[in-house]
Amino acid sequence: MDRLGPGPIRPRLVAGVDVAYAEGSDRVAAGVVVLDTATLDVVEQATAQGVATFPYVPGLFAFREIPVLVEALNRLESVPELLLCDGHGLAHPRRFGLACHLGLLTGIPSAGVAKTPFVGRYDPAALGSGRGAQADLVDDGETVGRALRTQDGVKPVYVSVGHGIDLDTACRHVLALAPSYRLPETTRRADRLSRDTLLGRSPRR
DNA sequence: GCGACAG
DNA sequence: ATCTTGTCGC
Repeated sequence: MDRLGPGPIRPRLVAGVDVAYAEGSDRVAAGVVVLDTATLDVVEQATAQGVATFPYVPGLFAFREIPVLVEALNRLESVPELLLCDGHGLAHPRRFGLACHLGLLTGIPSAGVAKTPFVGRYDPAALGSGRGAQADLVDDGETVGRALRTQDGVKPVYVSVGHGIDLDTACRHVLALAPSYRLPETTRRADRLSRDTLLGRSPRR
């Protein structure tokens, strides 16, 4: 009997999470934005600020972002059906990147959407140039994620499973959430929210 | 040993 | 991640 399904097929609420860093100080700010997948409208937002307690070390990235991100996530009133993180999930040296941590910690299905590859390679020739083109990311013989082109002629994003969702389903949602730009709206919104919060600006829309 | 290395 | 000038294209 399948105890592990494909994950959320038609999620209504998807959340994007991101963290912004100050240059001179060690201040950090997290932003979580919940979108309605039907309209891509913002349903809810939550933020948290703090101090970076862990340095940026490739491979240990999650330990740097998790504290402030979890704080922001705990302030959420709604319960998103999917969490999209800025970074990798399974596509990690130890097969456990940020998206895996956040999914397990919150119990919410999650996936990672990274702007640059970390581990794993794909055949550029196997990736079409149009929106929707995909090519598996393979590392040490295993498929750890997928390069996904979200816009015609634009660099692909790198999607990998976090928790409670399969790769195909994750890619479908990422593509649907990126109708106009390379990055999904969840990521773009969370990025702006975290930055505005860090800089003390009034959140833009 | 050397280079590479999510954000 | 953040900084940062000009440049290309719709």
